[in-house]
Amino acid sequence: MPPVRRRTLRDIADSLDLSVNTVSRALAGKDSVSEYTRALVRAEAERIGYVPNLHARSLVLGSVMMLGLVITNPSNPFYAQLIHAIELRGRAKGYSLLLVVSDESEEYEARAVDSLLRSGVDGAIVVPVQGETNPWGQLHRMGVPVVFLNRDLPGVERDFVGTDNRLGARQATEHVIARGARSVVLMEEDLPITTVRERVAGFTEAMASAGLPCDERSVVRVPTRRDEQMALPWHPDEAYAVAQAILDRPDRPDAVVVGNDFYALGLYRALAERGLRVPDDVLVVGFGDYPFSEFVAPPLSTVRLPAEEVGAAAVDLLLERIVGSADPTPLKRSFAPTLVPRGSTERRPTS
Amino acid sequence: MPPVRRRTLRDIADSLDLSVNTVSRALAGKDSVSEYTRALVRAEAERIGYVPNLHARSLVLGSVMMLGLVITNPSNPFYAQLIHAIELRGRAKGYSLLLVVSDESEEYEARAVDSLLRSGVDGAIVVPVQGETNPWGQLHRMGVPVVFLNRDLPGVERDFVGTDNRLGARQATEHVIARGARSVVLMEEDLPITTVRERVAGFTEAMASAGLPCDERSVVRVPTRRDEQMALPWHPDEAYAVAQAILDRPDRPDAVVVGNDFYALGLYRALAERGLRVPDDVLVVGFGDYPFSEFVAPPLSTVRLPAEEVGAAAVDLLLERIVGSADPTPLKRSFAPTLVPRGSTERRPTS
DNA sequence: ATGAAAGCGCTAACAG
DNA sequence: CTGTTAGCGCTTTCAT
Repeated sequence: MPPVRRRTLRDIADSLDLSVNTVSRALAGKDSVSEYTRALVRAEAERIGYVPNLHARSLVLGSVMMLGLVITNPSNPFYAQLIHAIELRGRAKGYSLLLVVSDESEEYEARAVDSLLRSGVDGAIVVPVQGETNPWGQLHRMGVPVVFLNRDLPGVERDFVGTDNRLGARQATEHVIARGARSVVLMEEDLPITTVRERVAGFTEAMASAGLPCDERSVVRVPTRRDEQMALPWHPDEAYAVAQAILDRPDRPDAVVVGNDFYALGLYRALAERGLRVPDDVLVVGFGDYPFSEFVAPPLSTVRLPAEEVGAAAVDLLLERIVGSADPTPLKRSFAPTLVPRGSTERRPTS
Repeated sequence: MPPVRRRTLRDIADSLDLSVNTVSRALAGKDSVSEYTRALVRAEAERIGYVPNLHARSLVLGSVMMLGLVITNPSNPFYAQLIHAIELRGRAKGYSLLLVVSDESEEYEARAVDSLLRSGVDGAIVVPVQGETNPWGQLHRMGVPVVFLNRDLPGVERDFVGTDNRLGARQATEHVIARGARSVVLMEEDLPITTVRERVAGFTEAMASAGLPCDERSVVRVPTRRDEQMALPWHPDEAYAVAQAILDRPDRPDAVVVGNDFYALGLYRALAERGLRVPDDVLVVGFGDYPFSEFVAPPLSTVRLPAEEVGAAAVDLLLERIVGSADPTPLKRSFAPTLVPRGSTERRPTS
């Protein structure tokens, strides 16, 4: 059975003996079409299974009703949630989603720009790789609004929607300090990205406020493999190795804050191997509240990220830019995360 | 600074005093253009930052170089991996990805069809919701090839690429039996989908082959919340509740196979609360090999799914259909998963 | 080797 | 209210 040729306005017009134009207007819901004709057209369109051709429309209207979403890695649970939230909100507003994965690679990122440009998306939501280059200015210059997601590009005046990582890290750090920690270490990704920088700042602040020592040994970096097509953004393995080093220090910390929940898994293992107990010997706080975090043993206290809000806000802001009515001053929105205290920082009854 | 108007072939043609046509051919790499002219055109295109308009091209060519990907939930780690693999392979072949999230909802799924049709994707890779309706036949009828991903639609003659769930479940079950289990329970999703059915079949087979009893109490269903926009596909909470019931049976099983690794988390908790140890008292095998599975305590034995292969194969098959040269007989490809034995089924040295 | 003309499907502007 | 004309940017005949 040969595929049914795609129907066009022409088909409807012919069989109803109308002009293409009238059919177009009838379907578009414009007035200046008699209700009778409109009904006729609608019925016929329905009958033959007419589906409008977006490309033809976009050619004349200049809008495709399509947003670009550029993500570094969909296997990052937070990004998975963001994809979900953004697709949902975009669709609710009538927009489709063109997804591009940059894999933390600047090369792919540059191609992504090209890809978005060709397909003429109306706007783009982008988690920038934050390498040496910033290819996103080009998109913007071509009249395609760009909203940065989660990671901001410092010194770049552009719209941004993300999480207040600084606040999150501060909350986490203050939490363990309130639980009696005196020697706290922060385990962070070694990517040169704003999220990390902010968390380090938040950590440092909290330590300073509490009058606790905080030097270069207080922040340790877990090597992140960039430019490798890794299924997982950060591997607990790497965190495990780093955790071992920390725990074997003569001045072993009594609390560890980690930059993402995956790291906590590696840390847990290193702790278990040394017979160290959580939270009795070492308090642990994660970042991200990934789906598994509540169910590890002990349940991981962590900072929950407002994925729904961030995703929806990014879409909303982008759409405002697309409509173009609003003040063009770049907007920076950070949503507050929430500390979720669980067993890994729970004060046990001293029985 | 007003956005730069998008450049067209016309722009290049004008400034070089050529016809649009020649410019088109020069850029398209056709012969019948002098090398000199071609170089000139290329340089000018580069200079003014020309980017081809995909919509215009698609209008005449009928191809957009775009694939649709319809996923039920990106927060499912397996689907996240598939998105990654598919985007990668698609891009390598020059295709962009239009992502639609169906959220396990038949309504959204129906709209997805419409969305894909409008945007005129060249083909679609689809995880079907498998409800009462099958809207995908329509796409196919309109000449848009569809490849089902992960879940097959029984009785529907269409291309399919996925995992051999039956084999996976058999491997998992045989594994615990080989480790001495005599009373095995399978915890499964309660969705009426082929993946679940296959796993139940594999489980049943393995039990039968070993001469072990397998009745309706051997397979328990974990309620799945459909039609709710849940960040997580299956919540360990639900599994936890079900696990409690199983473990409190007078004839408590000595091994549990779960349909996905998230369930194992809930099961672990129920076990821990009862003072039951893994693997000593109960063996546990998961399904999916999610990123956390290696790092829970004890490390979870699980069935690793070949996401890269499945994703790539789905793209390849779809592209074959798009080119349309191949035999149109529906192809069903299932890739073998791999059992990854870990601590949760490890025979401890009897010291 | 290059140009002119036609048309992909649709919408906007202008007539009637 | 409806039809005609024109054009979005590109590619494919068909000429030259």
